[in-house]
Amino acid sequence: MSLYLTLKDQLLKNILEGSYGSGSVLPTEHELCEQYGLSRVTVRKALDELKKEGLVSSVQGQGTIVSHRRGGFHSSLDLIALVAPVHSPFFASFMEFFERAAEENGSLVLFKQDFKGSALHSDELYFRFMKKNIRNIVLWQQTERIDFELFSRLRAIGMNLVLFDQMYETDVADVVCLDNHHAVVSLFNEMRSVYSGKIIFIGFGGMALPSEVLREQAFMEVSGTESGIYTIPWGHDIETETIGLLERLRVDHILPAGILCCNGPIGLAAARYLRKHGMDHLPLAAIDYIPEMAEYPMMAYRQPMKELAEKAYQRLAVQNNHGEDWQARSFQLRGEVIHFDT
Amino acid sequence: MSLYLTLKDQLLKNILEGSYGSGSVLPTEHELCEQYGLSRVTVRKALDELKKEGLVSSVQGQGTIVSHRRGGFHSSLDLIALVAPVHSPFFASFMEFFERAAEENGSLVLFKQDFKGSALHSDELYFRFMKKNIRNIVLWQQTERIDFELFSRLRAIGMNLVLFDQMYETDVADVVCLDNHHAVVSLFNEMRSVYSGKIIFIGFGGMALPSEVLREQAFMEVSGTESGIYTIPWGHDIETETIGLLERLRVDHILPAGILCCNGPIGLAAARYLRKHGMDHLPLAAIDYIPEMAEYPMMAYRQPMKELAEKAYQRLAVQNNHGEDWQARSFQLRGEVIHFDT
DNA sequence: CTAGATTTGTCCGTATGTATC
DNA sequence: GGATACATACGGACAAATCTA
Repeated sequence: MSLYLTLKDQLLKNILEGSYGSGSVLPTEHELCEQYGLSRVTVRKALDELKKEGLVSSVQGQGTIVSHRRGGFHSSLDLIALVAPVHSPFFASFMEFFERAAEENGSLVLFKQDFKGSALHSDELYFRFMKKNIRNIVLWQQTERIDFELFSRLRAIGMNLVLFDQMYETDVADVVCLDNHHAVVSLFNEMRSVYSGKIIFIGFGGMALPSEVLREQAFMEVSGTESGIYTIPWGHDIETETIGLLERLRVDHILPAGILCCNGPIGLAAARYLRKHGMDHLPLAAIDYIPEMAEYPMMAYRQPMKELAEKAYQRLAVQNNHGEDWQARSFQLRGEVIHFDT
Repeated sequence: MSLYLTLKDQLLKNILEGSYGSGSVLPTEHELCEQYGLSRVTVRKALDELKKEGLVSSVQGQGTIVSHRRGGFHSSLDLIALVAPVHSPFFASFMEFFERAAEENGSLVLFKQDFKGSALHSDELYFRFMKKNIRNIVLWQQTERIDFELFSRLRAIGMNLVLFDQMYETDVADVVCLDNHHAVVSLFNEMRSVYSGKIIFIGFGGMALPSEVLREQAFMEVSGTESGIYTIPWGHDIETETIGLLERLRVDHILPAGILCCNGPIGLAAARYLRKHGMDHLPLAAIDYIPEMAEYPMMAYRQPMKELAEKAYQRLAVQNNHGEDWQARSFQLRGEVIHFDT
């Protein structure tokens, strides 16, 4: 590879890592010459490339600074990268709707597998996206920690971002997610209307999932107590952990109780457990709809996957088309309660 | 978009569709001017771009022709597109190993969802890949029909291709797949060594899957008869269809028999059926390993997913590095028989 | 072999819109 | 606001290579 391309890559890397500090002023051309042992022509050629791609801009007598866009980047929606844990059971549905929306508008969707949020903590992935001029990203991340500093830098140099299933609002990206509060409250009230006993919540421990936090909060709010929240560890086998938890609850006489599960697999595991132990009559509800649930007397909160996917695509289009006028927004979409009465 | 870029896209589209006939000679610059109502400068600029990217070449006094490489294309392995049915149960394992191999060598892997092979029949997808300069493709396709003409054109203009799980040999792509013959013969012989009765094969009807054809052939060969092959329709619910088939076989007194299943889900469905009807003692085997199989007395043929994935990546690297010297090869890798004795 | 037609390669000048100085 | 540079686009002219009659 030519010297100026190597330097260009290096500068891009530095920009993404935030090495150029708060003012975002690059070293002068002269300094770069000395640092990398290159002639001024080569340095200028590298900077020219970055300017062409809109990553930096330079003012005579002042220096070269990293771009600091706040709005959307007017590029093409040809290609969208969807960063997600591909094997999450609900990815299939989201993916299908998202891809359909994208293809109807002539966009190609490529997926980047993200094992448990690891992709989010590395600049490396975004460095590669920028190198390949992939500037439209939808992120479905399953960790609570997000490097907003990095996202801010990405936005500044011209990357369009949409976060899916994310609890924080931010001004660097649109956020599209389920109305978790509505989901929990709806299910709780439906259960309460047919059952006057204790209702407990089963979620994931360690607050690994952003939506989990919101669901727990909503449950505390609607139930008026913190005592009914139980968790299984995140990342382990859900079936095993749920059964283990329910067994302990039964021994401790916390069961019988109504059970509100924070997601589908937990709900299904609970349904099987209840049937096996003759506790079918207890009200059971879960966020997320899984076809197999129809075999059990339970409730599910179906996420509006189609609407979520279409909204995510639409916001990416807005960022592309409205450029500087774009302003980050957050969207909570509501699903619906489904009753399975067998 | 500028006129010359529009023309460039149009020409690329025509090239991929094979519109320029056998000789692959593009219209003259003058003809293109008339056809599209553009000046010669604009036409030449579009052609220049295509030349730069290696898609066409022109000789003074002769004309412009579409490139006709036969070897690999020396590009960068930065980005690899893996076209596959993402939700195939075995994709997860292949994907994981492939991505690991790729990341160890600094390549980024992006997935393109391919619903039942539809992506293969459209030039559109490859057109987009070329537009984005994505020139390394691994294809895991689940249909028997492949447009080798298209692949040949893709190879000619500089796309590197590896086919996974494919039965045909071709000189335009490397092929990496399971040694299907070895799989069927190994399982058959293991069953025969403990069971002297009739052994039947359950596969998919309609020959939808390339590997399916090979597995049926191998079974006919090793069993010495065509009569023991039964099929369920491809694309329907495997569990339901398998149970339906076995029920018919039981009524027709074809069961009891040893059962060799062409894939894992069929094997699991059969295992459940046999247990339910007290036929646990019948020998049962399946190609593909699924953890849940451990709960039943059966055999599985574990595909060498790691080796398959690494080989696929390695061949892509060969196509990149060896350029014109590369020659297409086909690789059949062997797995191993696993016994579950409960 | 030559002459002429064809086709690409390389100039020239002109004009416009945009971004930068 | 004027000057400059650059990318895009058009028209024309001629040179150089190639093919064909």
